[in-house]
Amino acid sequence: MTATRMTRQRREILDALDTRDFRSAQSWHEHLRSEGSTVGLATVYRALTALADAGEVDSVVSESGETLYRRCEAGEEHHHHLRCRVCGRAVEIDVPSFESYAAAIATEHGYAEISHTIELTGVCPACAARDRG
Amino acid sequence: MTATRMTRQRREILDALDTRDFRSAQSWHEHLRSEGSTVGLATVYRALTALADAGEVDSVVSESGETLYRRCEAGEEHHHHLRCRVCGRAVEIDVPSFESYAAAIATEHGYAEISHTIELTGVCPACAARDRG
DNA sequence: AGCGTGACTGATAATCATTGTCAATAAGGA
DNA sequence: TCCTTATTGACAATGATTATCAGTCACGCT
Repeated sequence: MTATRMTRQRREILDALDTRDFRSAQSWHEHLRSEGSTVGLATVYRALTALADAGEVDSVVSESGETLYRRCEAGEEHHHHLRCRVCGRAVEIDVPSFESYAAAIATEHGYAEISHTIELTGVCPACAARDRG
Repeated sequence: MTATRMTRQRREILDALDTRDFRSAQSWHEHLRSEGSTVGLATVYRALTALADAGEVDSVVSESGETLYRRCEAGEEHHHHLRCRVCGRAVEIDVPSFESYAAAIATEHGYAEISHTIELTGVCPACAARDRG
């Protein structure tokens, strides 16, 4: 009968996540601190992994092995991103017919419990301009 | 004028890599040791990252953030995998028309220097059978 | 074949992200 | 308000990867 409690920290984290950028747990933590919050790093990690498990945030593993988080659109079941390698800004993209394609390939090879990852990364217009600046 | 030198260690690593499985650097190191090699862990890491940079091995980042390596087919430019989450066994798959699709999406959003990742993971027939056994 | 130089190696320390620990705190139902 | 216990936060611990650095050896040159 133990529900999850809505604490000040969780509220803060949920609020902070209300953006369009992918950031690491550490980065979200810094961000929260800079806004005056006093949340601990471990708490941020715990909250983010819990939210990711619950499907409330998207998480991707970057090329360097860090896990990046971002709040995702409510109700969306499964989707993919075009993410900026520099600032983390991401847009959701549509990959038509990939689900069925993946399922077909999987059965063809006898693999079960299939899941897939599609990530496009690049440099967004703003960061490209900053580079040249 | 400093070319890369072909040392005993590198030969051993190249030889060991001649399989179809994705394994972490640590796992390859263990494997080499169990075969009687005396290579150091750091050397395995260095060789694998160098080979990955040179495009001679495939590398993917697993869900847990580990980097996994596997020798890739000579001459293949870019490809994707259906990989077993349990044993690492992988088959190369073909994702028709994805390259051009990725490029289109990228320009549509103004992103530059696009790269993409597509990974299918599942449980291979052998591991599924072992689970049930 | 013998030399010399600098790339390579391996043991180990250092780093970085993430998770575990545990006493103190505070949600939220009674 | 009171009690139970989920949650927190400071810090230690872990696990993967990278940096250090003195010793080694590949290999072009003579």
